[in-house]
Amino acid sequence: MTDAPLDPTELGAYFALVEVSSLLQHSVEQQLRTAGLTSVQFKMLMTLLEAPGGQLRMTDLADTLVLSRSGLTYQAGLLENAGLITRSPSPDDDRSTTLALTAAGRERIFAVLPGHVDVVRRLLLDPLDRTQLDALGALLTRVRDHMRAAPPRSAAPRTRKRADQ
Amino acid sequence: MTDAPLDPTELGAYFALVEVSSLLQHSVEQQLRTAGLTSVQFKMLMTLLEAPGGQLRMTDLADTLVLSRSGLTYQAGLLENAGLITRSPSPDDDRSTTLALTAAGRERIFAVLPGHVDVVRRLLLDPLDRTQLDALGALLTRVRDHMRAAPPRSAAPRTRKRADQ
DNA sequence: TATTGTTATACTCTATAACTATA
DNA sequence: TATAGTTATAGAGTATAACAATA
Repeated sequence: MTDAPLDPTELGAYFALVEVSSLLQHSVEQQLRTAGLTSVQFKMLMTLLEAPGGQLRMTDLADTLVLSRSGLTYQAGLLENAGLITRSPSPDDDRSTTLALTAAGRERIFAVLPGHVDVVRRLLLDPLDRTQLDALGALLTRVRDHMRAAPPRSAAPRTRKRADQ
Repeated sequence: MTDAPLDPTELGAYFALVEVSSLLQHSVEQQLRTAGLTSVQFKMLMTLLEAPGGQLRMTDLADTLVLSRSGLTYQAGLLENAGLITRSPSPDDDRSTTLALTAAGRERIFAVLPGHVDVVRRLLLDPLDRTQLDALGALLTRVRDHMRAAPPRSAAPRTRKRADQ
């Protein structure tokens, strides 16, 4: 509702965020390619690794990764063909598909992780001391929680029922 | 060189950064589309707007946006066809192409900016008070400067002269 | 010989809409 | 009727390599 333009402090924080994340993303992408993974695929594997039981439903993963369902289906197909994950019907809800890491998937992650961590450390972590790192983490976590408070992507209606677009 | 895995603090900051930037990117992209711009195109226009004289060389813009030269050529072509920028040979170096904002380009930016600012404010700025915003900006600027200290993308050799790799 | 930019090409990825099946 | 996922489709975007021109 506020219509005022951003002041220099706001602009600075915003632009720095955009620049930092795109530089980091680019370097990370380059490193992951040596292991035959894109960053989206890496995120999928990592998210599964962290999930309880190493399993996750399609929709939940799509929301976490900010990806469309069909986009996730495509990527899941690639990872399944590569033998890194499995897709199986969920036990409790027959509409759902549950993704699970395979042993090969786990191995792949652990194979990439050192190089990945190296890039993240070199670009993002090295220039900050412990206190600054704590602060950055706290601030970004606060922002993320705020962003996540909005309804996720999958909650959007898929069939239009209103005339007002 | 450090081979240790990331500790929870490091992981937290890293993951929060990735998540925040992809959520923000997604919302921004959606808003910009209402004005017929992608985020890359918006960044190009904004960078030109901020540049001294509203002009910039291709290579400099490619480095700033972390984009390949050919990718930038493609996007510059789109913006030129849309009448938002002009491309002309640089006065001092005949190899270079200088991009410049047109009046229509400036108008387009100012037309999108309020909605854009609104998204940024709502997602990124609102959950932070002044002190926190200052801190976030300072931290990210520090990281960015560190990242930018490395040689830019365009400095990479384009013809391989060594047998190694 | 190095640098700037363009082009040709091929490919990856993503989203929209339609469709099926289950709750 | 709403939700979960897949598929078909089509388009947009990116990079690599080869090329032309200038420094």
